Amino acid sequence: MTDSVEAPERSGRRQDKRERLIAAACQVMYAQGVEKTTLADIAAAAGIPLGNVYYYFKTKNDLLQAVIETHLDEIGAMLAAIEAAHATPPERLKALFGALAEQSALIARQGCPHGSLCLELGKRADGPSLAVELIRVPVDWAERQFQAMGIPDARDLAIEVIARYQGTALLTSTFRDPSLMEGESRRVARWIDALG
Amino acid sequence: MTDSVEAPERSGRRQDKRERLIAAACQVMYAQGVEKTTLADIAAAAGIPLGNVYYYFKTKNDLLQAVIETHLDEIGAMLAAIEAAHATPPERLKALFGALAEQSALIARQGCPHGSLCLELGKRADGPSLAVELIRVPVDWAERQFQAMGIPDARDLAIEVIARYQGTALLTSTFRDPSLMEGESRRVARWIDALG
DNA sequence: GTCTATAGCCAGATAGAC
DNA sequence: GTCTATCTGGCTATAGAC
Repeated sequence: MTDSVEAPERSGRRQDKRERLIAAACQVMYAQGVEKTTLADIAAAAGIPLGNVYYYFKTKNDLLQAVIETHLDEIGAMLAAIEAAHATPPERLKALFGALAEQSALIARQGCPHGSLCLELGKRADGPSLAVELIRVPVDWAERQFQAMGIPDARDLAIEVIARYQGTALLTSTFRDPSLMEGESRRVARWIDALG
Repeated sequence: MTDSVEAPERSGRRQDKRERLIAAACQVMYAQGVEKTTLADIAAAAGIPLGNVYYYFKTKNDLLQAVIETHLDEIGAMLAAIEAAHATPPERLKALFGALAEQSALIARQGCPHGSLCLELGKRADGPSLAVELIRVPVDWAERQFQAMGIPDARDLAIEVIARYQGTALLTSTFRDPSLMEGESRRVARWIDALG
């Protein structure tokens, strides 16, 4: 929108197809798992012929990298929105868990998208991947909040709060029961209140 | 050993090959993930020719079911051993987490085998699978321990203790850091002591 | 830039000799 | 019961017309 005035439609369209491919890849890989998802699945979901995928991404792995980066961008945006909407660290921490718990219906069906990716990519020979950041970024953010509260073992608490989210997400999807996520959100809120 | 005296070697060998196949499938599927593991991988790990696999299991999915049942048997054996070794519910709960934390090195490399299976199989179209039991059995067991302690919301605490294990396992494998698992074990032990 | 057709490979599963 | 050879299909990736 703030780009060059020249050919906004053509460049816009080109970006559009690329974005559609990434969005479709996010959805389908999340729903089916990375290994089980074929490029034909993604192309079909994006409404793009299979062969054309390779104009935008040289390999399936390149597309996967773009998917991870998109997730990272979304996490960054969510944390920024929470900081803008809530002034104090305890409120921010509760807001983080609340925002995640709001997706309880989705989590019950498909699990946490970031946890799924980390577990699946952790089993690859590729070695450590960008996916680690999907967990590290929220942990670091939570650590800064606990530090701001003057809590000494802020890192441990940050690990614990994200682990409780990831573990509850796994049980929520295993049992297909969204209420687990919501119950844990209230429980974590009380825990944080008790710390302050 | 307590079977018929007739042909103990032949029947023993037959069972042996089947057991070797299942054991190899457990290891390889845990290390690589179910989808990425081929029957050729498993056959090679068991030292058995590919075509012979189909004498023991009609399909890859049949072999997967046997793998899940093996994990369930191991869980049952572990819980029984804990009950035999520890008399009181708090000790038993701490022993459960301790036993899981003892595998921190393995978890750091490959995650929790049961959580991995549930997350991967939860994404299948097959519908709810036996894998759910891998989580339900320990949750039910923990619930009975909390009930025996006279705690009113025993189910919630059981969910929480297993979720904390699963979440910590996911972070432990993501960060490749066994100390996370060990730290959480101590933390959970203090939490349980505070409940009694 | 876009799309069709297909190469090349590897998976699950089977046939049938031994 | 055991194993080799192979069928069939689906996947990633490419070639090349438009």
